[in-house]
Order: sequence, then C-alpha cells, then structure tokens
Amino acid sequence: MTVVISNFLKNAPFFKSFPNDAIETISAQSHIINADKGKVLFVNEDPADRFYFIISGWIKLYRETIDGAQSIVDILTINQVFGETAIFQNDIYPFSAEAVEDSQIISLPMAILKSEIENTPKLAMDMMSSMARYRKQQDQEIENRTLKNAPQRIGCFLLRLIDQNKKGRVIITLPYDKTLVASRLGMQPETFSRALNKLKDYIDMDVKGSEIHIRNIDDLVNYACSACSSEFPCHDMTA
Amino acid sequence: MTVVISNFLKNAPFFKSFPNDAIETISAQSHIINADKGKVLFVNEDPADRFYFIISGWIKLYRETIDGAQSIVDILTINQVFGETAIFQNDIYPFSAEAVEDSQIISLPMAILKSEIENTPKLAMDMMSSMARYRKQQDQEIENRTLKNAPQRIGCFLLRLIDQNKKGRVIITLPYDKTLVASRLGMQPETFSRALNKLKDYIDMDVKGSEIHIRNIDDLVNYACSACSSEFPCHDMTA
DNA sequence: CGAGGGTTTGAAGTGCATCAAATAGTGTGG
DNA sequence: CCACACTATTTGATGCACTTCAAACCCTCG
Repeated sequence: MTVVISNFLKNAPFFKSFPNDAIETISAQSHIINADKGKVLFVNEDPADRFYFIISGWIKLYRETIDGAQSIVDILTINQVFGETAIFQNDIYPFSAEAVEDSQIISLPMAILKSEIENTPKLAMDMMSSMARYRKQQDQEIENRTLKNAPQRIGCFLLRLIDQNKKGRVIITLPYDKTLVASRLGMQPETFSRALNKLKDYIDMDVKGSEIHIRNIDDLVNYACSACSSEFPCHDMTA
Repeated sequence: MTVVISNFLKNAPFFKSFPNDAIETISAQSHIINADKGKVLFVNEDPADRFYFIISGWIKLYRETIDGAQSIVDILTINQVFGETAIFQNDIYPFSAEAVEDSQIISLPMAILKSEIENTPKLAMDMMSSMARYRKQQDQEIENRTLKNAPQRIGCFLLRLIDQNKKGRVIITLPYDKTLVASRLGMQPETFSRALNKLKDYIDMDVKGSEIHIRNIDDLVNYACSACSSEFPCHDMTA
C-alpha cells in the first residue's frame, strides 16, 4: 500500500523537490481516504496535524459565517495539495474543506513536512514560490471582483480552463456544476445563468449543459481581459 | 550613513531573523529615497532588483487596467517592507507602488535578500510565516467583499486600527484621507461617506474630520463581525 | 414514472456606482 | 489675517447590476 501512495506523490508538482527518502517516510505514515460527496474533511480552526493530497475528485475550501453564508477560498482537484499552510498558522486550518464530488485523497502527516521544509532549503524556496503564485492569484481574484462584471468574470474563468496556446474554436467543459462555479466566482446561481447568456451577446458561443463551444478564443480574451490589469491575458497567468 | 540605515532595519520585524552581518552587508548597498506624494516607485511588471523599507509616510500598492481603473493591493507604512515578493515572481514586480504621502524609504538590494533566504532556514521560515499571514488577510479581504456591505467593511477596517485589547470608548484617527480609505475598501468615496453615516445608525459614534469617536467597541465588533467567518473578532487577526 | 437536485426564468427589491453640484477644508500669496 | 484656488468631502438624484424570492423546467437516476 505504501508503494502505491509514494507513486502518487512522486508525480505531483508539490513533491518535486522532496528527497526520495522523505517521500517514502511520509508515505509510510499516510493513508488513503474515500471521501463521498458532501464529506467534510476538516473545518476552519480545527487543529491541524495532517495535510492532504487529491488523487481524484474535487475538494472545496471555504469559510462560513455564523449565519451560514460561505465564501469559497478555492476548489481543487487531482494532484493538488491542501491544508499544508496550517504549518504557518499555529497548526490551525485557516478554512474548511469539503468533497464536492466523490473523491479519493491521501492524508499525510504534517510533522514530517515541517521538518523537511526546515531542512531542505530548495524545498522551502519551492514552497515560497507556490505561496507567491497563490498570492498573485488572490490579488487577481480581488481585482476581478472589483473591476469586472459577472459576464467578464465568467469569461476569465473559462479562459483559465483552456490550454494557454489554443487558437480559434474551442470546446470547454465546466469542471463541476454551475452552482458551484457561481459560488467560486462569488455570484448567485441565477446571476451565473443570466450572465452566461449575456456573454453570448458579446462573443459567438453555444452552451449545451456543461459544454461550452466558443468560435474564437480571441473574442473572449478581448472581452474578458479588457478589465484586467496590464498582465498578459489572464489565461496564462497560472504559469 | 550606513550606520543609520542598519539601525532602521534592526528594529523592523521583517529583519528580526537576519544575522547581524547580513544586515550590515545589505545596508552598505542601500540608500534612502525621499519620495514626495505622488511619486511612483515602480510599476507592475517592472524588472525588480531592489526592494523597499518604509521609514516614514504611506505607500500604496496597486494595479491598474488599461482604462485606468485601479485596484488597491495594500497600503503600507512605517517599518513595513514591499517589493520583496518579486523574488518568487521571476524578478518582476507584481504590482505598482506609489507614495501617497511624502515618504522616506530605503532601497535595498534584492540579490542579497535572496541569498540570505536560501542560506538561512530560519529566515525562510519567517518569510513563509509572513506570506501565510498575508494570504489569510487576502482570503479575508475576499470574504469581506463578498459577504459584507459597505458599513460593515468600514467597521472592520476601523477595528483593525485599534489596539486589540481596548475596551469601551475609543478615538480612532484615520491613517490617510477618506478617498484613499474608500479605495482601500473597494468602494467609491461617495459610498464611503454615506456608509460611514449609516454606521452611525447602528452604533454610537461621532465623526469629526479624520477622527472617529466610538462609545463602545463591542457594539462595533457586534455589528461588523456578524458577517465574519468564525474566527475571533477580526481586529486581532493580524497577530 | 416519479422524486429530487440542478438550472433557468420572471418580477421585484437593494446596494452601490455614477453624475452633478454644493459645501467644507487647506494652503497660498497678498 | 483675508481672499482665492484647489482639493477633499458630502449630498442629491438617477441608473444599473446583482440579489432575492418564487415558480417553472429539465435532467438524471432509482
């Protein structure tokens, strides 16, 4: 079983600077969890001694107020890691995590991660890079919510689902249901539905369920990125 | 002159884990800049080989779209550092920086910072902690904008200006002009003005120019934090 | 086929933005 | 110390985008 786990990790970007023996050590203390849709893995402010790696499915990170309103932090999938930042937050999870699809995840011990980072400078640098990338993403998220209207935000979201170098006609499949996309973008499902329709007024596209056909990407870039700060079209900012 | 600079740095949180000789080395290659109000220090996507430390004044970090709309990333003051994250962004500044008051800042060489971080694990850990803290702040910012209305956002902002343990009556002085506070909070000056008035309907307070008198902090916490995710009242989350 | 969730549509309300103009405040030169 | 110029702030009126509530529709799956 240990063998299986370490194989998953070896192929993940997050672990690329990990010494091989560290991966083995961590794997030995890890286990696979089958999380059915709706399963809550941990909640905001829980003490954190493990972090997670996603083998399959989708995990929603979020926080909620006393009256149940929630704000989505992120929605992650295969090969991504979450919960690890608790290391720097006094070992307390800074958000809640819930499976929004049936998912398979690996639960890993935080202690080893911590000591590895402390002892492997390269690893620390990687970690910082990824934190910086995330930071930029968040900045952009704030920017999006301040400067863009609903159809533009959707456009931006769609662009990020596409391979950066694609040209012309594309077919995009929404990764999860529309209600969730809406909340990811900070809008109501109704608004999402209407905004998606309005997007059709601006660019040539067709929506069939979760499939979206777009005649020409450039139109979308033009429309959605006109309210972006100077950086190159947002669809390659994940790089 | 070098002596002066290193003295500033030694007292700053950011440099607390720096070995003394590193501070001296960095100081030797640093210089003080007098930035008048309105002076732009660098713009988004400029190549970055220096970072900055604020001796006095206020610096606005922001990005802007082609049509001039701007979104505020942060507004910093004494003892704070900015631009250093470019290390992890291919040495490109991820935002623009402008003095919004006459300011004195120190320009420091990035190269040394980089090598220090690579060679001092403790420093790297500190850096990550501060990045994590910032991350949480950003998450909260997104949350604020999604879940709170204008008066609540203002309330939250005010709370963060107060010493966490204060009780009862307080006098808060806005750190910079209202227009800037408004943009920091992602709203128009007009909205800020009206929202500040509306806040009076909910809690007992008086506004005289940039001074705000509040009868009882708890009222404000109650009102502003009712839309916060479960964490303790937002005014001590900076810790 | 029918139940239940996801999605869309309609109608009405709200909050913030925008535009325009009045007012307060600040710093200047006389 | 005053008048003027200029900026910051407030106030009013109006519009638009998004939300909310309600109901219909659609799709999938037992």
